[in-house]
Parts: sequence; C-alpha cells; structure tokens
Amino acid sequence: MDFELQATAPGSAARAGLITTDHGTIETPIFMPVGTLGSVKGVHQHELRDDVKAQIILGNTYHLYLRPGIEILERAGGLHRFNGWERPILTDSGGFQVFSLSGNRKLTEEGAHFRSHIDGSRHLFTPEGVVDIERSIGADIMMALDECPPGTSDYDYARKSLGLTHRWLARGWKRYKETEGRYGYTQAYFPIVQGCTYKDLRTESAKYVADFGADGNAIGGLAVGEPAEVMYDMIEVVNDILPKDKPRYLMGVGTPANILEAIDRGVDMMDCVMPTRNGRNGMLFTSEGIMNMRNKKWADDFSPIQEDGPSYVDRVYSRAYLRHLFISQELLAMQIASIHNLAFYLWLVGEARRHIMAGDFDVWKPVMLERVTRRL
RNA sequence: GGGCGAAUACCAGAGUGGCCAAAUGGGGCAGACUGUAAAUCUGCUGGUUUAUACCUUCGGUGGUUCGAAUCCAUCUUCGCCCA
Repeated sequence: MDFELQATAPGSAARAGLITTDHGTIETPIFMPVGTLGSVKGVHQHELRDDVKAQIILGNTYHLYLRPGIEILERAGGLHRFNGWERPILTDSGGFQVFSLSGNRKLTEEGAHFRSHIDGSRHLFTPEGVVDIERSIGADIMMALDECPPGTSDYDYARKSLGLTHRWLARGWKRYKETEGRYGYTQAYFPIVQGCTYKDLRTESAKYVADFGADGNAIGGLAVGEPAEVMYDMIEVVNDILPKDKPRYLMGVGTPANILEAIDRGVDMMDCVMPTRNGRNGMLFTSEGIMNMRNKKWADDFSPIQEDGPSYVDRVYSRAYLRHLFISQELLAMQIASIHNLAFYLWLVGEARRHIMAGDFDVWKPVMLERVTRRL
C-alpha cells in the first residue's frame, strides 16, 4: 500500500492524498461505507460503485468470523470474491465489539474472550488470531485488535487499557510481519491509537503507534460518549504526532459536522454506520441540513429529496413519496435513504478534497458546517 | 312481525359499581442512533401552555346510588336468527 500526499490546505491541517492498493486507488479525504457482514445494508454493489461512488468499504472481522465463518471465506477466495466488490476493503478487528458487546466478553492478557451474540458460543480473539482471520478475509487494510474503552473511562482504567492495546499491537504486528496475503495481493496493517480523553495518554499512544512505521495509522476510541469538543482536541493532539506521510484513519466517525472538523484537523479516512443506520431509521443528511423523513411536514412536499443532490435517488424521488415509503414500512424507503446518505457523505468528502486542492478549504468549511447542521 | 346480541378514545378492542381519562394492539406525532447484536429503541397520543390537580368523555335521554363505562327504564342505530 502506498500513500501520496497531494495537497495541504492553507490555514488548516486538512490534506488531500492518494492511497494506492492492489484493488485500486482511494482519493482522500475519504468516507468508507460500513458493510459489517460483507454487505452495506440495503445497497447493491453497482449502486455503491456507480451512484454512491464508494472507493472502499468496511467489513468486520468479528461478524464475518461468526458468519459465514472463515472456512467459507477462504473457499470463496476472500471477501472480494465472495461479495463481488472489486475495490478496496478494510476490516475492523473486532475491537469495537469488545466495547459494544461488553456484557458478553472478558479481556485477559491473552486476548478477548467473547460469547457469540448469535448462539452464545465461546470464542477467543487474540491479536495474532485476528491477523490470521483478516488474512483469510483478504482485506486490503487490516486493523489491529485493540480495546475501545468508553469515553467516560477514568484515568486509571484508560491507562491500563492503553497498556493492553499496546502489547496487543506489538503481538499483532509481529504476526503481520511473519505472514503474507493469501490471495496474491498485499495487505496493510493499521495500528490504533487509544488513550480515551487524556492528552498525555493520547500523546504516548500516538508516539508508540508511529514507531511501527505502518502504512497508515488509526485513531480509535472516539465518539464513544465524550463531548465532540473533547474528540476534536484529541484528534489534534494525536495528528500532531502521527506521521504526515501516512494516511490517518479516524475510526467510527461520524456526523457530517464531525467529518468536516476531522478533515480540518488532518484526518484522511473515516467510516461510520450513521448514513446507513440513521438512513434506515428515516434520517436524511443533505447539503441543506438534516431531515427526519417520518415527520408530517414532508407529507405533501413533492419536491425532490435534494434537487442538486449527487445521487439519482435525490432527483427521481420526492420527499412526499419517500415519507410515504417510510410510513408504510416499505423496503425501498431504507434503500433510497441509504443510497442518498452515502452519496451525500461521499460528495461531502469529495468537495472537501476539491477545496483542499483548490486552496480555499478554510473558507468553504465553515459555510458547509453551518449548512449541514441545520434541522429542516 | 318476533327473538337474540352489540354500541367504549382516530381504528380495533379490554373493562361489567369506587384503585377509570379508561388495559392492549394498530394508526398518528416527535426524539434518539457515531470502528452495525439496530428495517432498531424511547416518549407522547381527551382538554386545561406545567400538574401527584381540575374539567369533559364510554350511542341518546331519564333513573337507582354517597359514587355509574359498568345497574334499571326507554329511545336510536347496527348485526345475527326465525317467520
């Protein structure tokens, strides 16, 4: 994997770049749709590619390991072959599930002991084992196994957790270096900075992570309950230390506003379930603000979803019709909303990139920020 | 013409003397959702700008009772059955 820094924005830490993988290039800053189980919920691959214009999608190690299972993925020839997505894929390690399935897991030095949320069966994720699984999935970018502590963690817990994440990282990195891609293409391995909301821990972690010299570096453990301003502070602290010539991936973020702020602070890659999950639940993000499509105010609004929107669904379907589909619980409602939201997210980061390269990101961003946070 | 049964909030439907502004479901209104255990979850849904408070409601009218959605009489409407 290769990263070329193409431009930096005056008056900002924002940058534009190009990531090259064996499955194609990625223009940064980029938003990555989440496809936990190997599917971006409700969106066909051709819609993802041609309409949403996704350049890379996510899969999840924990979920894919449980279903369909590693053996099937290996026999399929990896996830790209299995799901028909020929562009890059990034796999999360399952670290976030350690956090979100907190009732069903126990952490030891060895690894994360899980109970499957599906059948209650017991499993152990070690840093080495997760690398092996991600090799089998065949992700272009593999994430290290980490612990993602809640944003409200106290200092002692955060410090202890960070130590574990770092020791796991060293073990995972060792396994990564000892193995190779099993389908004939290369796979990158991204370490993850943790440290909760404590600047000294974030600093320590960023330094520790940077020393591995990985192809890219991630910032984890944010947008997990802490105030947005604290998250922005942490991004600044970390990005001050992470190497400039490698992509920086802010994990699990976020709202359109979060994304603009993250880009402004030098983040290159982001992912979030928000455009798809909130879309399925009736929330639309647009360049004019946020709409709850279940609200009655749209019942007789026959104007397009977004007249100048980046996706065909924006122009073909009216707000009134989309509301009708949501109220009637039609599957199409969730599909339209997912495509629209993803296309909007990709448009947003594409515009950010364009303005970074044009040199007026610092002018464009505050205007856009005001617009995307409106409630329509 | 005769007999039986039923009428409850937007809809369906519990409740058969006080704990009933009235269960439950649907519908409606609004909110939440950030590396997806989520096509999920939460709140509200007679009125009074807030309410553990008051007012108006359970087909109509008139009674019984300290007290009625609940009991009685009668009327109206609907359904079923018999001629």
